[in-house]
Amino acid sequence: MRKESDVKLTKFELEVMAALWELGSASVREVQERLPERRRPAYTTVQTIVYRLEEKGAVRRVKKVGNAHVFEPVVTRRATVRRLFDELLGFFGGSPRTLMAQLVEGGHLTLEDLREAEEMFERLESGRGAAVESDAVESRESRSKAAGRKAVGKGRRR
Amino acid sequence: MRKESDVKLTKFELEVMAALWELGSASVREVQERLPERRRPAYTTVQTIVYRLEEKGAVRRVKKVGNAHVFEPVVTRRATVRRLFDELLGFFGGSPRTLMAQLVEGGHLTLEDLREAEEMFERLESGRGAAVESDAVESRESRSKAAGRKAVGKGRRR
DNA sequence: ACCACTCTACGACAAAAGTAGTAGATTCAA
DNA sequence: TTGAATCTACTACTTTTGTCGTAGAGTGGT
Repeated sequence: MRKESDVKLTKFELEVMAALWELGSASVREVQERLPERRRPAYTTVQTIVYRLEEKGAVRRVKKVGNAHVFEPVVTRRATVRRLFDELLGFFGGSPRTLMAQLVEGGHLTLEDLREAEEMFERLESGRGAAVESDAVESRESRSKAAGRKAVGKGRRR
Repeated sequence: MRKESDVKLTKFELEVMAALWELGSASVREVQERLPERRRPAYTTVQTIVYRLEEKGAVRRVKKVGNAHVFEPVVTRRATVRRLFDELLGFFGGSPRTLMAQLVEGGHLTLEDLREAEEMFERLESGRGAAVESDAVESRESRSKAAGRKAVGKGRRR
């Protein structure tokens, strides 16, 4: 079977996933509405993307609310960032340091960010898995109830 | 005119740029040969990509060696990493910290990497522009001589 | 001057990604 | 039980990317 990390996502698919990660689980409509108003594609466009994500195994249907399917992410945000980051590293001889250097120089990271990261690091070193948001926790939590709280598609829009 | 940071590059275009950044400037042939042997596309495929990069304003022809054009990157690696990183950040509410957290947890970054980055940071803070490889320096340097040193396309290959 | 090569300049086409319309099934409030 | 609103399941089309072949010009050794 296909490993989770094998899933390749395009820009737009990533945006849809982002919405799903935030929502925990949602209907196509909810996803569409969570997309930035600026360039908000048609309902069916979002639907198509969600379907494609389903084929790729990145999301799955969990239930129905009304006549609408509710989807939930299968691949975690974490795993996705990982692969994106790895790709980024590809252009730097695979060295995280070189990349870090560029980021620091570019002003993307502040000293604060670094110290923060360091602290987190130490926390990890000692109390293995304390305040750490693991993949498991992430999905289990979001999956709980969070779906069904808001209407799936009532009230005339636009 | 189009700002350098507006240039959107695809995966493959990025690979070609990577080769060009390493080489400083090069002919299509040189770029092709710098590409990983595994999946090394045909000469004309690389040529097409280089042409497209030229249209996008990411590279430009600087001279000819024999009957071959020599190209050099216009957009810097730095600027490119910047935009890629920004995109990555997009999926994290724009917070570098959250991303850092994920990276640390994911084991992508070691404590060493962080300290290293911190040091570099301090170096930057003080001696403004000392050992700092700025965009300007980067391109000027690579542009120097580096082209012409190696044959552009002699000797039967394959 | 000739020729074996290499490059360029295009043109093509398939696959992937983005975008959306439509017909018909569902739902649910009145 | 009905009908407006909403969804789903397709189908389809446009762009963008990835890939390459070919015709003909340019180059350099002999």
